[in-house]
This record gives sequence, structure tokens and C-alpha cells, in this order.
Amino acid sequence: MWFSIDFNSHVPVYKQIKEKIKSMIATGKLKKGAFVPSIRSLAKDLGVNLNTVSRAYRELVLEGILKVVRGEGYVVEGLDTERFLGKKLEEFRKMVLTLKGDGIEYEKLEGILREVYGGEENAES
Amino acid sequence: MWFSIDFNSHVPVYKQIKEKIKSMIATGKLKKGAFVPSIRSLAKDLGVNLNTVSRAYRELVLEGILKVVRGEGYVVEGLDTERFLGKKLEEFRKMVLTLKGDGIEYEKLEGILREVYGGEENAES
DNA sequence: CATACTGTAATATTATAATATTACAGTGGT
DNA sequence: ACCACTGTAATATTATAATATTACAGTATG
Repeated sequence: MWFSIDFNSHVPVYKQIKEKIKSMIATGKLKKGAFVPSIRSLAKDLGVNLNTVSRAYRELVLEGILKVVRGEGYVVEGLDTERFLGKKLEEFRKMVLTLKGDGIEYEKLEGILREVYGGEENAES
Repeated sequence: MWFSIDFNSHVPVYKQIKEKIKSMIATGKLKKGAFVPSIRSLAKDLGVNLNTVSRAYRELVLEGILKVVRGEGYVVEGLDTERFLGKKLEEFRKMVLTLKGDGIEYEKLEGILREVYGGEENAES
């Protein structure tokens, strides 16, 4: 299995797919030269239509992230990881700004940060 | 002027409106008993259709947040602020989890937190 | 009472995302 | 050659969001 789709999200499925692929390249789970799953198999795994995956892959090709070999599949080309992570951090900053505007205190957010990140650094004992 | 809409967002406009209204109630900018702008005037201000604002208000009534006085307008009823902020924090946690999954370090996020929150506590000198 | 605001209702139209389905074309292994 | 995979293309259908437009109904104020 590969990953999952949030069907309740307002984010279009094809965009979610694109993001996950990028994320997996950024984290090294997908390396340059590797084949991503075939359109049909990924569509089946995710429970979405073939056309939806096709659109995601097609756009990733346009962005230079995948390349296609007809009859064989889609291959990882590369990703500007800096840029990708930069965008993610921009979204984070935007959300923090909104939360601050809603009157949420710094400590509350920092607490959640610690919660998500902490808790495993000394797994023994 | 009231607030603005992000037309590039995948979040539907009527949902953005609902969120902003809730946010303004949560932060006390809109108090119980106050009239929110009329459907037509807000639609004009935001540059959206009357029907879109109408839908937002209608749903806020269903949620018990506004009430309607025919011929007069919509009035703020109330908001479960705890619940509202709780949901926001849940979204925050989700995003942090994703960012962690993307290999972003704790310090990077904490830095942005500080950046957004800091910078005013000692405004003099 | 007329006017100018309110909300409401109904209908048609557009754009986007996603689905369903069928068909065609390239590649590789047997 | 055949078969089982790949990608690709085309078409129709559905759901949702948003728009445009017109019309009706309630309330308040001059």
C-alpha cells in the first residue's frame, strides 16, 4: 500500500496525490530513477478513478518531477526540495498567523509542537 | 470593509465566510446581539454573489451561531468558542504532523512560531 | 403610504473535479 | 505471435460551488 486520500478534504484528490508524491521524493522514499506505481494500480489502491491519477502524473511531468516512458510507466526525475519545503513552511506561517489572530497563545502552539515531535527521543526504559 | 476572501484557496468561499464570522465572534469583534452585515452589502464588499453569502449565513443559523430577523437582518447568537478553537488546534496538529513527516525539524517550526508571535513584547527601544 | 432597506425563493448557466467506460497504442516476457 | 502489462485518448455523466438574474415578502422610516 502506498498512502491514503482524505475524501473529506476540500483539497482536490489529484492535488493530494501530487503532494504525496512530492513529499515522498523530498524524504527519499522515492529516489531518482525509480518507477512510481502504474496509474491503474495506484488508482485501485487509493479507491479513485484512473483519470484522477492520470491527471496528477501528467501535471507532475509538466513540473519536471516525473518523466514518462510509454508502455513502461512514470519515473522519478527530481524535485527542488528546498522550494517544496519552503512552500510548506509558508503555509505553516500562514496558519500560525491565523491562529494568532484567533487569540490562541504562543504556549498552546508550542505545546502541540513538543507533543508531536517529542516523546520518542529516549524510547528505552 | 470587513475581511477578504482568498479566491485561490481550494476552500469554498461560503466556508471561508463562515470561518471568518466565527473567528470574529471568538475574538469578540462581533458580540452577541450585534447585526452582521446584510447579505447584499457583504456580497458587494467581498466581490462575491449574494447567494454565496446567503448560504454561509443560512448554515450559521443551522449551527445556532446566528439568528435571522426577517426584514431586518442576521444577529449574532453565540459560539462555542472552546470547540471552535479546539478544531483549529486539531488542524494545526495535523499540519505539524505532516511537516514532521516531510522531514522538517522542530527548530524550524519553532522559529516561525517565535517570528510570528515575537517582535512586539518590548516595543520600546 | 411610499420608499428603501432587509431576507427569501426560484431558475438557468458556468466551471471544476471526479467518475465510468471504452478503445487504442506502446513495451516486454513467454 | 500472444498476453499482460504499461500509458493515452475520448466521451458522457454526476456533484459541487459559484454566478447571474428576477421576483417576492417582511420591516422600518420619512
